[in-house]
Formats: sequence, C-alpha cells, structure tokens
Amino acid sequence: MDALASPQNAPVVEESVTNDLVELLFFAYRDFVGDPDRMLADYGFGRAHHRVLHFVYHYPGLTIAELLDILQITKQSLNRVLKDLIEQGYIVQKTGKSDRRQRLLFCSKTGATLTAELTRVQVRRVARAIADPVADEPKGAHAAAQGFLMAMIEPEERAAVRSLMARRIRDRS
Amino acid sequence: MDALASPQNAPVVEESVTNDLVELLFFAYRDFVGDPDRMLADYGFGRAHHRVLHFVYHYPGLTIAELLDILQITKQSLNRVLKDLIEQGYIVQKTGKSDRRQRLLFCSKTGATLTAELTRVQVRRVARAIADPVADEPKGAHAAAQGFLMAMIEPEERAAVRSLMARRIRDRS
DNA sequence: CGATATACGTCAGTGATGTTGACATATCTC
DNA sequence: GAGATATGTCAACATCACTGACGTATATCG
Repeated sequence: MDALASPQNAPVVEESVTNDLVELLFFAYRDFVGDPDRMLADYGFGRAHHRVLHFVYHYPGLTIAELLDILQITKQSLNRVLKDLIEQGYIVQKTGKSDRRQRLLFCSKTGATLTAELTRVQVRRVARAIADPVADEPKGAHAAAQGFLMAMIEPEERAAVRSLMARRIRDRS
Repeated sequence: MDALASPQNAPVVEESVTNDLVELLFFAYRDFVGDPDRMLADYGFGRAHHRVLHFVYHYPGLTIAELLDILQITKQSLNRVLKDLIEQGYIVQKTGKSDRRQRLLFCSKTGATLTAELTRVQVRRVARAIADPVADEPKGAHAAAQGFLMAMIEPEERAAVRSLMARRIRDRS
C-alpha cells in the first residue's frame, strides 16, 4: 500500500480486488444456477441434466465425445443423465452419417421448449447484470465481462471454448 | 438483427452476447474451482471443505448461523464437513463471549496455511484475468468485472454480500 | 422463576452427481 | 482380418446435498 508499489507502477492487481472477485464469483455462480435448479426440480431433473440440455440445445448434432469434452465428466456420469433425458423424450439420438459409430444428439420439441425456458431465466439475469452493472461505467461492460470470464478459463482451453462457441446456433431464444 | 431493433435504440443487450456470457460463466467457474479441488484431494477434502475454510479464514469469528447463511446449505451438511475440519485441526471453535450458545469459528495455524495456499491459486487466476483480459480495453476492467458479478447476484442478497465482504480481513493473502 | 425461543449438535435415511475399473458391441481404418 | 475408436453398461463407491426428528445448552421474557 505504499513505497515501491505505487499506483503509477500498478504492478499486477491489488489483492483486495482479486479477493473480492473470488468471492463474488462464488456468490454469482450460486445464484446463477439457483433459478434453473428450482425449475428443473419440477421435472425430476438436476443440474447435470440442465448442462446436457443446454449444450445439446445450443449445439445440435453434438456427439457424445464432444459433450464429454465440454462437461469434463466421465461417460458413465454422462450416460446416467443422458439416458433419463432420452427415455423421457427430451433428447433424441441420430446415427452419424459419415461415421455410423457416432450418436448425434438433438433436442426434441419438448426438450427445446424446456431448455429455451431455462435459458430465458439465465439470459435475463445476465442481461440485467450487463445492462445495470452495480458499480461501473456502462460503456464496454459487455466486452469487459466477456474478456474477464474468458480470461478466467484455462489458457489452453480457450481456443476450444472459442471454437465451440463459434458453432453455436444463434437464432434461438 | 434489423428494422425496429436498431443499434441506436439498443433496447437491452444483444442476445448472442448474453448467451456467450451464460456459457462463459459455466466454463470460468469450472476452471476456477478446478485448481483448489485438485489440491484439496491430497488432504481428503472436497469443495465443501474449501468453502468452509475460505470463509472462516477470511472472516474469523464467524458463527455457525452466519456460515449457514453464506453457504445456503443445511446445518447437517455443514456439520459433516465442519466436523472433519475440526477433528483434523484445521478449524477451532471458541464459545461466544456475549452469547455463550454461539460457537465462533477460527482457522488454526495449519488451517490458515492451507487456506492461504488455496486462495493463492485462485487469486492468481483472477489477477491474471484482470490484468490480461482476453479481449478488452484494460481500463476499468476491475470495476467492470466486479460490477458484473455483483449484478449477477440476487438483488435482495447484494446488501448482505456487501456487508459481509466489508467485514473481511484484508491483510491476508 | 419458569416458559419459550434460539444456537447448535446429531442420528437416520435418501438422492443427485461424480469417480474407477472392467467389459461388450458396433464401426472405421489400415 | 487386426487394431483403434465411439459408444453403452455393470458394479462399487465417495461427496455433498436434502428431509425429518430429537437433544442440549443458553438466552430472553413475562
């Protein structure tokens, strides 16, 4: 707070700021998943089902391997929730055309409706956070938040996340 | 993308932006908790233990009730992990002075050392995210990220989060 | 003082989500 | 045809959350 580390140098970042952000990320995530969690409970689904629905909805035609890569869980864990979703008609599988070993995943009409509803509440919260930041100049808030969150991701993973997100269907909810 | 919703009006926020942020928050949180998770595994502890350690470390003297309020879990869930941490000497309890029913929580020397180490890796990631945002003007990145995350929190909860964080011991890693 | 409320601890059972390890099947590639 | 790859599945287990019930110590209030 003095001497060598003057505001002019500003070597890295002040510690109290990063400490705040660590906790804010905890609280933000807690509330961010809270809304969908409550909605899913009515269907007997949990957060794991939500994650699968989310990515299948936004990236139709995803393979099992790609989904495993995104979620970073084992195929046994994925299979349990995926089975639920397929059996109850929220997700459908189609055999890959070029590679018949692959199972391409798609949301059914029902699945798409449910997922759109879940996405709506999350987008609402994020949109509000962007539009009405609690203590900030409004200009560049999108880019700042996006840049911050992207920078939070494992560097070697960023390219994968970016190329994944470039594939996302954008004309949806 | 045309007609009524022109860039000039820019009614709320573009949907593709908020959609990106929804996913980025998932990825960011995934990697954010990944580092400590791996470290805790060596001690036989999990994420729940980390959360307790974190808040007790940064807010020494916290009561059980306050911790339950922060973590938003049941006392049975808290008790399981808290018992582990107390039995293994990472956290100590002291009877409240003004109210002898309360058990005030503190980190032991060992607990403080471990928690400081966990905090270090998380702060490192956040500091890097702030200092080297992936695609942003560097100015105001702290405030933007902080404002964004605060805005992500349930509005009625924000005052509680703010007053909690105002209590945090700041002369620590 | 005695009733009631509060802070905390604990027992018992359950469910969701993750793990490891092993093995089976279909399909592709060479 | 041999071996790699994509997927499915069985079994056992750990973590972390939940509900419901009950017990004890202490505080507060009439």
